[in-house]
Amino acid sequence: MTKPTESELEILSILWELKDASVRQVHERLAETKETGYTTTLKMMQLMHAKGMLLRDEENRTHRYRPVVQQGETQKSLVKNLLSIAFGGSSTSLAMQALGQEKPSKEELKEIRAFLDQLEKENR
Amino acid sequence: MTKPTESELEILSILWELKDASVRQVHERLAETKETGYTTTLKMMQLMHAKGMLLRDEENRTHRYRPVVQQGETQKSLVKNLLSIAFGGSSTSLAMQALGQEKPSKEELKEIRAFLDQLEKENR
DNA sequence: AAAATAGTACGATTATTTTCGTACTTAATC
DNA sequence: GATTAAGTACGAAAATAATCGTACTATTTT
Repeated sequence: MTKPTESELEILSILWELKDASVRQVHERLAETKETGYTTTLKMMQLMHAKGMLLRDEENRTHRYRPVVQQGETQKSLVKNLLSIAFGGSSTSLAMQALGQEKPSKEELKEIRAFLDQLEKENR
Repeated sequence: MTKPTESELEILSILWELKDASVRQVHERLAETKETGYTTTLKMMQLMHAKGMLLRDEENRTHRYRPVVQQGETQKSLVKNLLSIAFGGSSTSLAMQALGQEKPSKEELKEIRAFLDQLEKENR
């Protein structure tokens, strides 16, 4: 799948959360943080549909859209891209950069440590 | 500083590595992975210079360029952006996504664990 | 049933990014 | 010293992304 643009990602994020939504719903969420017209959101979503990024249920007059690719897959390819393009492939420095930015809670720390243990185990 | 585009990042990456380079040098590196003309690279770098992203030493006929922003700063803002736009702000999941992608070595694991300890310490 | 409201479709415009040809200049080579 | 090679400058085209107005249609409200 082709890499989503910044604006497309904003829409995808909302859809991942809502699972499935109308243009109106997406637009209202978008408009909370961004100055934008309804038809712009509409066109955007139509385009994404035409590109095969969104599925569309046309059953009712108010169409409902949902993402074709799941969040995890997209995250994976975005990270892969960022890794190679800005971190010289070093996942360690990317991870630390991220963690330093938004400090994990105690529970999350635990989760990450468990994840590391897992990696280490696999590694032999 | 304004967010670099994808192509600008490719050039920045090369310059971060080489510290300082001519258009020719950058172009040759670029051409290894990408089909692109010399004047395209040239124009790109001229534009980046005009935008204030690159410094230029015009002492000699063959100009030498170097980045204004250091890699760390750019990484920071890219991660910040990615975090909010695709990971709902969860640095933990971004970190795990990255580490799962490119498995860290034993030394790196150690480094990350130390980093986590440090975070935890600060956190009380 | 008329008017207002809430939708979709889509062409056209604007903005941004990327690419490249051409002109010109300086240095190296024959 | 003439030709070739290696540079820079830059306008303009092509490609891509984002925005929005207008036309049209279906549904609700009055």
